[in-house]
Amino acid sequence: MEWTDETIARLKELWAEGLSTAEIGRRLSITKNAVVGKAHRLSLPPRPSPIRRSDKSKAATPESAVKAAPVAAAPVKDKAPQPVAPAADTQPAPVPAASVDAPASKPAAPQPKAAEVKPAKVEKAPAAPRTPAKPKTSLRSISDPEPKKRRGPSCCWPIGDPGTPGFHFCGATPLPGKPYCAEHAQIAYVKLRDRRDNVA
DNA sequence: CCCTGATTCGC
DNA sequence: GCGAATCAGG
Repeated sequence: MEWTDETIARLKELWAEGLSTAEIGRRLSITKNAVVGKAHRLSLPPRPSPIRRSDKSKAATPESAVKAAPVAAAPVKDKAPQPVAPAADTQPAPVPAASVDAPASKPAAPQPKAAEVKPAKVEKAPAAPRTPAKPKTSLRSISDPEPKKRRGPSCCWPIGDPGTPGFHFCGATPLPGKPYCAEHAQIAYVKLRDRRDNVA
């Protein structure tokens, strides 16, 4: 693995984002071992490790034992409060369709870097990571049992490239019964009559 | 078994 | 310096 400033920066970013080592590895197309190893060498802030290898460097040192004193020796309850974000896994989903409900609020993912096309491990990793994700989508947009404060339907015509900072949806008021505004509906629904000379 | 991160150690 | 192997907990 060639650890360029680029890749190192990316590693740091993802690491700071709280992604698992394996996830980072998948994104960088390297193994989690590489990630962990590098992270260590970079002295990146360790994450709540599920294990703690037998702690050497303890027990001995009579000095500390003396200092510790058998009286009210504060137990080393190292319970470092780790508010690690439960972000866990962010899907590489290119187009967040859910944005239809939330127009122009959060157009882009927190990735201020250039768009990256991650080939991933196609041979073993399909588009979706192992997490079942949340099947709590859809079904609301049709019925919408709670029309309160509804920001109204918005044109979901994509502007820009998904995944890039500037990406967003049109957001204009769509035509009745259409997902797009008048402007983009024209483009979206090509009239058959006009298409004859438009399409080769 | 799957996952996780940490450490070890040959390269 | 690197990362696979290994360890170890959930």
